[in-house]
Amino acid sequence: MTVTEPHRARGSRISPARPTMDDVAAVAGVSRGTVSRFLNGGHNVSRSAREAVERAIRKTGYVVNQHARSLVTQRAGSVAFILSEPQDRLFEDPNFNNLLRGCTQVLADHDITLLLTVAATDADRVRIGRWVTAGHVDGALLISNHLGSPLLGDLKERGLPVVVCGRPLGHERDVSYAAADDRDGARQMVEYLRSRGHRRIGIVTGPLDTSGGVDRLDGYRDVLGAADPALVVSGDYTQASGEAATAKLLDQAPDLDAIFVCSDLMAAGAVAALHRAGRRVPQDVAVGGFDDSKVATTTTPSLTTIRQPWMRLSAEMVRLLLARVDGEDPAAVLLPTELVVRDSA
Amino acid sequence: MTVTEPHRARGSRISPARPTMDDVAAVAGVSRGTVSRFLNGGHNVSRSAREAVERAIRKTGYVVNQHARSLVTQRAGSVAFILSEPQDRLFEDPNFNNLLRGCTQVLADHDITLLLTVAATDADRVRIGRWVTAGHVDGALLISNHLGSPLLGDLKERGLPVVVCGRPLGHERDVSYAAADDRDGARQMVEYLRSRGHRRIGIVTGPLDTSGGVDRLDGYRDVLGAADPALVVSGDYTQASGEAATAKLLDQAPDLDAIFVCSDLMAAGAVAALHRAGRRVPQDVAVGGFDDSKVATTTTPSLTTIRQPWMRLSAEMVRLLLARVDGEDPAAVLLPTELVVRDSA
DNA sequence: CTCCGAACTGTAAGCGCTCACAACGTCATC
DNA sequence: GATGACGTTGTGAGCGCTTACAGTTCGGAG
Repeated sequence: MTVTEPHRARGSRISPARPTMDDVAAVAGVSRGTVSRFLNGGHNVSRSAREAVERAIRKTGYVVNQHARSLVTQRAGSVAFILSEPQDRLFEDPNFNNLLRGCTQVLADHDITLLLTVAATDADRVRIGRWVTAGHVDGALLISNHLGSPLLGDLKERGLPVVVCGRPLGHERDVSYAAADDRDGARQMVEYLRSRGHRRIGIVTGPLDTSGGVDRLDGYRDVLGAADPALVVSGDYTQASGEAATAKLLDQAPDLDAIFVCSDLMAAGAVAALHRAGRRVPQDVAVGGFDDSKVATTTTPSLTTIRQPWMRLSAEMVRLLLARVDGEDPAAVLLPTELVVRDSA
Repeated sequence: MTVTEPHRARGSRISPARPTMDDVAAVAGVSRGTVSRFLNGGHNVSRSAREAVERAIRKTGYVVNQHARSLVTQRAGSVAFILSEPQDRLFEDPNFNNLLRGCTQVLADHDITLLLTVAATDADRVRIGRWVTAGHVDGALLISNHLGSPLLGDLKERGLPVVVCGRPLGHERDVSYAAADDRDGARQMVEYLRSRGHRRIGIVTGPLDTSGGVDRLDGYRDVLGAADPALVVSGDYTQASGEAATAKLLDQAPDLDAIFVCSDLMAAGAVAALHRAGRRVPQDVAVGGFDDSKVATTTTPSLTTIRQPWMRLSAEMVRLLLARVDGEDPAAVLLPTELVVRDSA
């Protein structure tokens, strides 16, 4: 066990007292108030003052102290993006990526920074709950909320503006949320499978403690009624679980001719499992996915799936959150989903 | 395009003025100072006062205002974990995951929150630079620093404590960093391949603007000298790039009998490319990976690779960062790597 | 009974900023 | 020349907290 220390430079101690607004004001030859006005839009600041302040800021290397500002404005200028998932799922599931990208972008337009925190364990959730309510952020985007997770209740109770992605089971009435119309998407897919002549249609659901899990199953049942229970198996959105669930399905109902798999990642696993079992896709068994993520196009055959409007979902979440921050009442938005036909069904 | 609004509850406007320390003090019948002392360790607080304050806090639902606290302590209680990568890589590469998990955990022991920010674009980098230096965090962990990226220089210049993961090319002397001994790891792998009788050993390097990229190539050259340039191809750590690079390698040097692929993910791509080209692994071409990530065990055949000490790396990064925050000089740590023999070589 | 130190508690001075307010020209208007 | 309006500026009062510092109390030693 060698730990070497290549260097230990002679060193510049940290920041020799960082400049404040008073320093800038002194250098510019104006008052603190003028500097502040300049920083906050520059209204009612004369041209000469403005230029002097600009020079002074450059000269001193001044950066606003956000704590001092937040203390008086009562605004943090950032929101939390809370991923309440075991960490490996975060890194496997491309949907988080889409959402993250979208929200970052939309928030940036408002000059608000997004802070991603991963709440993988219960201890994490407690720490994050405390951190978030200590005023660090103006609000929180809760991604992937599971039934029974105490985080949502905690945050809501403390009065923190929250927007949930997906229907927040048990909190539909008092928490803002944006969701894709999972139920309708599922209906579209199952109806499409039926229209192609399939009659024994299995389903690999998502986790049934999330709205995506239950709503897609409901959509399936809307079309098929309370189908043969042997045709229903649950997964957790990972590829491995899709593979395992499909194997189980084949075992319970060897005569099935189509499977609606509630995420593309699981569908990729399903295709692998079917392949292994010697069933051709789509000739022997058709496969329908959900999400229209990248994997839908890279899988062989490419996946017929349901497109989720990630970008609009992100935009709506941010809009709803900022509305809540401004004191508006909770509201909900449901966005349409769309069937995308490819080769697997 | 239907956007429906399922509900718009009558509602509770935001927090009716959240309680301050004075409120707690009043309820508890003590002074603000006592409440503060209680909150900060509870030294010199009598048992009765402590209990009264505890009750008052529970009753009022008081949560400390972090901005006010930070304003006086000059500490934010959080550090940034800056991923300076296009976002898709973030979600593909399991190494980030390991590092994130490790750092979160170690920081949690110090009751410090980790804030993940993704700096995918140059605009992001500017915004994050500003945000980070505005006092939001006490320091930053810079992951995956590329040569020529201005972020590191920016942060350093502003006096923000920074620790880089991997050798910060061009800043080795004045910035703290923790790195695995990439060069030695590469040497171990190439020597192992030679010891197994391989003589035409190709290499798929990482990006050559990162220390991991150049150091592993240097290690390869330490053993083999300035080898045939046809045996050297670069990738970007993604699976797809490993596949492409290997195809190119096979084209340039069809007689090679081993490939050192500088990440497991790329190695998985290499195995696929070899398979497609009709070469057996390891009988026709041996493959060595790097990282010992999960994919090393799931690939068929499982990958002989170099283990990186992620947990220790995380711990050292955090230690170095906290040291810098405390005003210590920059320092560097180099951690040993280890050969893990499996089936691919 | 006095005195001293230890344990505890209250007080007040900020941390760096924003924002209402008052004060100041300066100009056009009466 | 007095008046008011307006653009510009400085001033000061906090935002909610920490932390010296200065009491205060109380027990035990002298």
